[in-house]
Amino acid sequence: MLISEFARQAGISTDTVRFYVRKGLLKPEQSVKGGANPYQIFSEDHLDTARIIKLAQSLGFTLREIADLGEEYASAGMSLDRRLEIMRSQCDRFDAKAKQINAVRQYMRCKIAWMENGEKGPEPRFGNTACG
Amino acid sequence: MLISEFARQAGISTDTVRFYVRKGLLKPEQSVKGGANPYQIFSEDHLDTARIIKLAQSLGFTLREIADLGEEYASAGMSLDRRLEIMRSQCDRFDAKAKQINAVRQYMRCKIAWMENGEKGPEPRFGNTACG
DNA sequence: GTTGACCTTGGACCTTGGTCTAGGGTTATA
DNA sequence: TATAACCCTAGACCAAGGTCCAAGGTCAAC
Repeated sequence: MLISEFARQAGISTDTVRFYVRKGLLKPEQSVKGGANPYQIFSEDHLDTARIIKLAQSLGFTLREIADLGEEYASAGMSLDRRLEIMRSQCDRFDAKAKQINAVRQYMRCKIAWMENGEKGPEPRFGNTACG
Repeated sequence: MLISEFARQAGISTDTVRFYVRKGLLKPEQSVKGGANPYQIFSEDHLDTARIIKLAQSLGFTLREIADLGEEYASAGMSLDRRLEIMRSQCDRFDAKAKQINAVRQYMRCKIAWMENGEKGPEPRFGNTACG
């Protein structure tokens, strides 16, 4: 599909799509159409990538990190083992993120319980992970 | 404590602390010292706030969102019920974030399994949450 | 062959989240 | 009472992540 259709389906602007292409986050095919400035062709795979970019971004990864992470997509010539290694280390980063967020959630649940209980005793602090 | 000590303990620069104060994320007390430009006094509570700001930020919340979320800290005059309500809605936002990240983790684990299995069958897509 | 809807590049501009510098006041210690 | 080591404000500057034209090429349909 062409850029505007892709942008529509991905829920981002064509400007942003071009920005991502410049940054190496998306690597569209080149169409034979368009003469000296060939049109860019996007696929379902690219839509998948766009979804992950949006999510990773909303989780606080920078575009630079996402692009590095997206090496996966530039991995056509890599061995399966190498690609697996990359995927596993990416996975680790998301796991670390999950740990962070769960720490915050635990703290908040803990604080809510303290409030529900009439704010008796010391206010839970984020420092103490063990607040139950 | 004064700003430089606070900044040191919080692991951020004094410039950033002042920036956060301007943005309403931190609300230090005013010292009697300092004449026309009174010194700012920070407490353990503020350190706790700083820790949460850093974490929330690393999870992709904007400072604006964190400040709104931090209404809690400006809640001295609010009823317990109102504060509980705010805390619960904050908690919901973190829960939503946790769901997002778990979706990504599931996708990645799924993809790794597919690769470990020799990339047989269709490549898992992020769209399909059910990929086991 | 012209009209409208696309596409391209290039560069200016905006917001967010800081960082840095200048200029000046305050405090503690000697 | 002078000096170092703080504190304050105000404003310029920076990088990231976009956003918004302008100028021009292409395509499909009439």
